[in-house]
Amino acid sequence: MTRRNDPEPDSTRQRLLEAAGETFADHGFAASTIQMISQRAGANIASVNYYFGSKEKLYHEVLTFGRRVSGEADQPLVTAPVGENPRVTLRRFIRRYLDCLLSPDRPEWYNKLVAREIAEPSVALDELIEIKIQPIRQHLASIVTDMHGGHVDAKMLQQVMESVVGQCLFYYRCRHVVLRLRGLAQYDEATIDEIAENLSAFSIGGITALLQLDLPTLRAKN
Amino acid sequence: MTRRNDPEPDSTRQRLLEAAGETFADHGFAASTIQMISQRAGANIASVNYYFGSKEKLYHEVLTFGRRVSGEADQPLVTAPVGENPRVTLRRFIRRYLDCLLSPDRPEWYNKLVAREIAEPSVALDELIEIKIQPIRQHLASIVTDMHGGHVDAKMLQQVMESVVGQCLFYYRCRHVVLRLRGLAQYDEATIDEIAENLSAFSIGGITALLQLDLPTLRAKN
DNA sequence: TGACTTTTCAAATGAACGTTTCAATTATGT
DNA sequence: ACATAATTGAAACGTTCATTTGAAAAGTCA
Repeated sequence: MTRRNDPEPDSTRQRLLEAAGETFADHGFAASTIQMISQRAGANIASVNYYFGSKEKLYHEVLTFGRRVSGEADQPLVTAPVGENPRVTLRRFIRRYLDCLLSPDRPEWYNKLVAREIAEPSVALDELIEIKIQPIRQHLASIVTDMHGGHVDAKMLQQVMESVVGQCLFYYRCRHVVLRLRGLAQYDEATIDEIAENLSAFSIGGITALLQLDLPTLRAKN
Repeated sequence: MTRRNDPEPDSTRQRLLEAAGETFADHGFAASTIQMISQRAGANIASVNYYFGSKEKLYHEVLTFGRRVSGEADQPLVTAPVGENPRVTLRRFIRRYLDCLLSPDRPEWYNKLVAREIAEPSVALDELIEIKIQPIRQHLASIVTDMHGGHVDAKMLQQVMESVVGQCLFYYRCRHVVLRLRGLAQYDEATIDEIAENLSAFSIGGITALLQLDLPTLRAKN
């Protein structure tokens, strides 16, 4: 209780949270052992249960910890200068999101953990959606609405979110295949740039096509 | 050895392969227990090791078995009438691929297993790429080449494959989030239809945009 | 039917892991 | 310095799981 409000930067508890975040992000909950985590944190194997009570409770704390830490870091992901060209905003969002997921040097374990949870939810999914997906959906929605210059059907917005996020996540979740096919050992800045560029072009084209589809089709139906 | 060349349809060995395929597809290798598999197959817990030697060897046999069985089933996925409008071909490919991945009634465990392997490879990745990814890549490549009416840069083709497959896989891998956001308990035919429709429109728009980007940009650089 | 092989079954084995325990050590407050 | 609380450490415990074992049952062939 004392430590909770007094987060000394290098306490065992803190090191465990960091180590657990990275380990869970890399291997998932089940495949991560307490031994791996405590070893990575330079702590005793019993420390996890001493500080958190159980592996599962540690996982929960890691999620809230990551959310808190990444909460501020996420702001640039979903913010844009007012009046900016929505295509540029989309491009930047994609670039930043890919960066979070693919950059090998930055220890972005929280986004990776969320990507894992989205694929195979193990804890409160609704909360995670609220925290991580909805902001992205809102952001993309405003971009699309901007591009269209008016109200856009909600299903269209949902589709755009799914397509854009789906593409981005693919490069993370399926990175081994992508890297193999591209003949790379790991992502480098140039490759991420190139992917972001192409993915943006593809998505802008896709959104444009959807918006064109939107009006005549729906009007005709009603 | 005798049984290998003589695949009696309802032998214990065969039931184990089926049950293991479904179980591995549903829960992944590590989370699937031999107990679950043998129970599902209506066999004794020792039968896996009797017939296959180990859980890992069973997994390998399941992959080859699934490849063989699905090999024929995959033909329609990557074939099209000659001279067909490439947009129609793309649309059908997407519809069929989504069907394999999302349809709740059809027991399409092999595609799901491959989707799992692509995300988190546990065995020979190259072979899997050769078997499942390359055909799709070839198919999409010929569609794009058709749409463009001539040779298309290889990186462009790679990008298209990644975007299209990425989107499709998203609806499978992240189905819990998608279903939650769409307020559904599980995918139904109408929803799969709608997704396929939108995803096709989005992808055709994306491909068109990429192709427009292709020529001027690359010409300018060289 | 009777020897022989193949298959099934329940129980045993051993390894990996989360968790508990308790003594040793370190920090804290007086 | 002392007492008390917090933390660390190593070993032990209980569970889950893959795998092994050996005996029972079923099948095969003369």
